[in-house]
Order: sequence, then structure tokens, then C-alpha cells
Amino acid sequence: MSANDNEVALLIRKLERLARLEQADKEALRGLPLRTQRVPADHYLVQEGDVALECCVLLKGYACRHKMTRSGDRQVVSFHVQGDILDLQNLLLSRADHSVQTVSPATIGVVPSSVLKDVADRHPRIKDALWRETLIEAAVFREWVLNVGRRNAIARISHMLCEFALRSQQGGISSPEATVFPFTQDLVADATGLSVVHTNRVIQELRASGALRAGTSRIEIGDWEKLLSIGEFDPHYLHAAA
Amino acid sequence: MSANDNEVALLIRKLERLARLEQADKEALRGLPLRTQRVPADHYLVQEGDVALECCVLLKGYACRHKMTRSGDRQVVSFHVQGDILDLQNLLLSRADHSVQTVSPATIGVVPSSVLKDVADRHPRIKDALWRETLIEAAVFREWVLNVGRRNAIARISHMLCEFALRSQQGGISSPEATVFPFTQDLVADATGLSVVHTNRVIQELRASGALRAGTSRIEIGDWEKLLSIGEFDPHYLHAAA
DNA sequence: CGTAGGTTTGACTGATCTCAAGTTTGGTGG
DNA sequence: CCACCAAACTTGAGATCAGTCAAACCTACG
Repeated sequence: MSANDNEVALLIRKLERLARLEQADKEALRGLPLRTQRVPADHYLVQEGDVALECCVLLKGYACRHKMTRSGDRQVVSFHVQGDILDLQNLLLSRADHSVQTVSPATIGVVPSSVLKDVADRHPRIKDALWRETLIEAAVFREWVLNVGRRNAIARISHMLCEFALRSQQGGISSPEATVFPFTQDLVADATGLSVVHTNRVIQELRASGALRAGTSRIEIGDWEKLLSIGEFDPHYLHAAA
Repeated sequence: MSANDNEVALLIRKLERLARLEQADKEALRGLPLRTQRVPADHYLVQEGDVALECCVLLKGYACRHKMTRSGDRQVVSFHVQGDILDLQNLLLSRADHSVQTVSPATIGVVPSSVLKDVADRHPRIKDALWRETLIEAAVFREWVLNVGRRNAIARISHMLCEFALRSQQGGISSPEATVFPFTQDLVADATGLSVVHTNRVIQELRASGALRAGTSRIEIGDWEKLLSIGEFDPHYLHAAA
């Protein structure tokens, strides 16, 4: 049992949800030279335009990806939780088209892209798992385009919260109601394409309706079913079942 | 030289732009049992929720993918041109999370997902090419989230037109100005998350500025540089260079 | 116990939407 | 070759959702 078994266990569990792995596959993953590293909140892991030669696994904490408009408006395009592989795309694309940033203090496992690519090349089931992850990510992006393009503010915010609740719960046991959102309202605004002011007003509306818990300035789920319904949330696009 | 060499040549050219293929890889592709089929415009190739057991290659014509809101609002999430592989995701995901529809009369090549998957399994360079395609698609979706989430109507429409012009030109020789857009204004609206009425007004504005050609009711580029600039268009996210 | 970051409020503005008519265009059958 | 029709495009007017600006107000943390 090597030193980074605990870290790698997370990664293995994640990939097992994506494809059936055999002993040899898991051995190969355990052999990855994963360099763990703690980083503060709001720390950039990748900047748009970088040539990234490494891949990060998010071992603890939260992160997001975002892009910016010429005028500096920010759009968050995805959130990431424990176990997610940030920047899988570095394996095959050379230049980052977006930034990756922590949203909370985090621990990451860093591995050279070439090493991971090599492991994937020698273990087709691992490659399939990673490819499948890419496909699911693409499905999530499609849903975001719909969310941001066609839903009004209240449905948009609700939908985004539902997705995060489910994803942060994936493989866990506790209920959606217990979700801890690492979001400032600013972040929510940037993820939904709204202004902070309007985001604040809509969150208050969600609190008044009971969908979010009232009497706190944090975002907490009050009524999961109600939030699902306001957000028109249907989880099939997450392709969660292996 | 088998009967479907011409059709497969398109596919091979596409994949060669994505990864270095060897003779054996190309042979395998030529061996694909590609059943060609002509379909009219507005024909559904996949419906959201389908379990699709086949993969389509778009041999001629145009297609798009879209999703719908509960209330029936449509959001187009991508456009496709000659050579594109529609629904690569069927190789690893079972249920379609979106619909695929032709935008013009089209010719498609149909191949069972399992056969293509099998070829990919036995030819790692082909699998890499397909994976890379998935990654690029994801990058395009990210840009769409930004486009729809943070750009105003005129930039949004311009950006979308720039992307299509470039993609429909890929591998070709003619200039962006010569692009033929197979779009109704309704489609443009659904791709940008705007209403048809506003889309119409913005297109008129683009014509008045010279970015689009005036004096026609079709969408034609008038001034490519201007359109790029209005759309804040930077093609790096297309990862076009192999 | 001061401060910075985050949240909330108010007042006003404006981009985009909706509804409801037209008008033009391209394709089809006589 | 023309008349007709449906689909696509335009236009106008009024409504509204969401944005902006600017000022407080919390509250966690040093």
C-alpha cells in the first residue's frame, strides 16, 4: 500500500462509476505519480491560453471553470467536486480554452498529462472511462446552454442548484437537503448569466417560496421537490447510471 | 475499392484532422458497413430519450442538435456540417439527452454503434481521434454557454455566424465571405436564445453596419473582419490545428 | 472592533419579449 | 408562365424581466 493510496482511491471510485475496471487497471492507477498539493480558495489552476502539461484531480474542495468576454464579464461553465478530473482535455488538446479556479480551499492531485495519457493508452478500460467522462461533461454543457439560453432567472438558478446538489452527492449517502453550497451569490450570478442584484432578488424569492431555507444568508435547500419543480430539473442528462 | 469509398473518404479526412492515422486505421474505416441514406430537411435523426444503437456520419447537408424546455422553448446547442459524426456519444452513453435534426436535405451514413466502437477498440489512433473530437465539441459547448450567457444580442448572433462560417469552411478553400448559411432567422433565434422578432431586428442592424450583406433576405457575410469584431470572435476554442 | 467581502435595498433604465399585423419570397400546380 | 400558398421575414406598439448605479447593511475574521 503506497503513500498515495487514499488519494487514488477517490479517483478509482470515480472511474469505476464510468466503466468496469479490472485489477490491472486499478494497479496502474495506484502507480500514478500523484503529487498532492493544497491550494487556497480562488486559486487559478489553469488560465485560458495556458499550455498545460499536467492534469489535476480534485481531491478535496470545490472548483469551477470559467471563460471571459472581452469586456471582462465572467461566465462559469461548470462546477467540480471531489473526485473530478479537471482538464482532461489537456490529454489531447494543447491550449486551454478556459480557466480553472478553486472555489474553496482545496487539495489537488497533480499528474503529468503524458503519464496519464500513457496509462490510458495501455489500459483501454481506463481510456473508455475517461472518454465517457468527457461525453458526460459535454452533455452537462449542453444542458447549461439550454439553461442559460431559454430558462428565466428563477428556473435557471434552481436548475443550477439542483445539478450541483446531485453532483456533490454522487456516490454519497446523505440527502440533497444536506448539500453545502460553496457559492457566493456572485458565483451563482456568473454561472447563470445574471447580475448579482437580480440573483439576490431571485434567491430571496426562492426563500420566500420555501424552496430555499429562509432566515439565513447562506444558500441551503428548504424543499428539494419544490426546487426540482421550479428548475424543471430532470437528471437524465447527467448519465449517472453506469 | 469498395462501393462506399467516396463516403468513407470524407470520414477519413475528418479523422485525419484529429489524429495521425496509419494505413491499417484507414483500412478499418473503409471496411465500415456504412449504409447511406437520404433524408429530407427537418428530419429527426435522434429524439431526446431515444436509445440509439446507430451512429450517423453527415455526408452532405446540415444538421443541428437541440434540447427543449418543459414549456416547449427550443435551444439549439450545435450545428453540424459535412463530415461531422453525429452522436458519437451513443458509443458510450445509452440514452440520448438531446435531439438531432437535419436543417437541410441531407445524406447520412449510418453505422451500428457497436461496430464503430469495436473499430475504435482495435485501433487506438481512431479512438483517440474520436475522443479528441468529443473534447473539441465540449470546448465549443463551453463557448456557447459564454455566448448565450454573457454576450448581448448583436455580439451573440455575430459570434454564432462566425463559428459556423469557419466550421463549414474547415478543410475547404473558399473564403468565409462565401459561406452559405442554411439558417432561417427562427433557427438563429433558437441557437442564440433570442426571440425571432429581436433576431430579425439585430440582423437588420448587422446589415445596416455592413457586417452582413444588405439588400437580400438571406444571411450573407458582408464584411468578415467587422463580423469577427462585433462577435468578439477568437477561434482558438475550435482547436482547429491538429 | 475594524474591515473587506458578501448581501440587501431602492430607484431608475433599458434590452429583449410578446402579441398581432402585414409583407415578401420561393416553390408548386394549372 | 402565372397564380397561389405557406413559410419566412418585417414592422409597430406596449409590456416586462433583468440590468445598472449607488448606497447601506451584515458578518466573519484578523
